[in-house]
Amino acid sequence: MSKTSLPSQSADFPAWYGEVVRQAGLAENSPVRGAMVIKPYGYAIWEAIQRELDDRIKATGHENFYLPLLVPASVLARESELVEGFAPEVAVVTQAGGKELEEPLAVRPTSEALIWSTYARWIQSYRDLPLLYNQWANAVRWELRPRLFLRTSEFLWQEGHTAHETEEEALAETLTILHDVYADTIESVLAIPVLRGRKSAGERFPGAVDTYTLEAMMRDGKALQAATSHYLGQGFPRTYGVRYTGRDGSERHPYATSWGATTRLVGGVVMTHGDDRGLRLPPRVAPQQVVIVPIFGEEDRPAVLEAAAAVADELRAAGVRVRLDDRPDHRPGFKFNEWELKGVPVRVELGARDLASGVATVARRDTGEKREVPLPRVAGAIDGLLMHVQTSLFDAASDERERRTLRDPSGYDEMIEYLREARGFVMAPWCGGSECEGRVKADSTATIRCVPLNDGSPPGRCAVCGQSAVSEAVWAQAY
RNA sequence: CGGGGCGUAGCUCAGCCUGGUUAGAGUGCCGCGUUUGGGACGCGGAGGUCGCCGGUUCGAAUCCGGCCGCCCCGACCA
Repeated sequence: MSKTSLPSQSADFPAWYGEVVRQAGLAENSPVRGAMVIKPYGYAIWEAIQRELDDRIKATGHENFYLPLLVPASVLARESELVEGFAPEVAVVTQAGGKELEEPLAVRPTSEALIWSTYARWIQSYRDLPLLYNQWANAVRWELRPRLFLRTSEFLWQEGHTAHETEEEALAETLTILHDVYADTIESVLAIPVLRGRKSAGERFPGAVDTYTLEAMMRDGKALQAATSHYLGQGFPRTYGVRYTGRDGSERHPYATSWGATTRLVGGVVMTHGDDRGLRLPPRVAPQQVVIVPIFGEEDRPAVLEAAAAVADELRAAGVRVRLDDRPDHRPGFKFNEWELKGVPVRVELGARDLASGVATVARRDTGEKREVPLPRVAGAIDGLLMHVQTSLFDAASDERERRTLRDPSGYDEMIEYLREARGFVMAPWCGGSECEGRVKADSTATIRCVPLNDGSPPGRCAVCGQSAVSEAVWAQAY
């Protein structure tokens, strides 16, 4: 662990991000440009996210399966929109077994092509529907500007691919995933507030009829697409020849969805909650929820360690993920800083001074607040404190997003200036035209992140062209 | 691909402009000792094809040419 301190978020947010990811031990660069080594601490956060998502995916009726990494280039090429959308980012294997392959194999940038060419064999009857499958996998997209977790050339994710009898059912599936799987995990577990909405035509997934998205605001005012759920219509089933016999005996194509969430979410946790001292992990994803730092000299060492171990056992028995940091080669101050960098939500300090008065000193990472708790009540107090930290991180992030959301800007110039400086989100009426979307992008580099769902507000006039608006839209600089 | 910057110890970097003993610092690492309530200290030690290739020169980390790689900003994107 280096002693070097972090750059401040306000001075250089990208530098802060890179340093905190490295110094906290989440990940580092690998020999392959854009591909990262995920270290145990970072992987533990991903595992927590995986567990939570997987539980919800299964609770909503889905099963896991697995399809291979390599896809024959010709299979991928059959879907023209997919090809146009991904062609430049696809890595291709041309050699294997010591010789040139007859047909190049694409490393999947996403699995729709292989999935639907497989589903063609699995779906024969309306009785085979719905097909509700998900896979945990990796994918490769040769991005031009990789960043740890946010955009790596290889990333880990889950991708769900479902087939349905009717459009209504497929649309309902798309929204169930958006709300009950993604938004619930991201808000209640990762404590990241999200806007739920639809993508504009220009931002849609290649081949999708509609793309639903969750958009989160990072601490630098930029938007992060946290997860997406696509209604694919019948495009992929048609392209890959998926036909079945319907209830009336006629030949039909199923309606499709696909949806994914990636290791990017780890970066989202870092950039939503982190501060100048390092990570601030929500308790529900923290690999360690509590760290106990014993403070001892030569004589009181056995007594202090014994008391610390007792507290650790009690917390562990209560289901708390706790670590007793009894390393003899570091002093307490070093440990405080290190665990703050790593974002452990609660720290318990226990020294001779505390023991003498029968207390432990409990410090929360999110606010820095310290208080003394009588030893018999430590476990109970911490249980409540962890829940409190979880909600207060979410509330703080929500407040921050509200504070940085400019609603109904007074004029186009104000809107553009706000967007150009990445001060946050702009929520304003939009006519729905791609010309207006393009003009804002040209003037500010910001894009429409989403058209919010359940937007009951009267549309008013488009903030760009002044024509009558069809909806509100949220604009921002994006990751 | 356009614009900027950088390749010297595990990491961060100084040295280069103005060529010249054995290439330095901080941090990290190993050993011993003293320490331990906000990043301890002392002593000892290990660790380098100075990105690569070529050129200039008596002599190159340093000057010249080419190549490779990386980082940041934009276009692309989960």
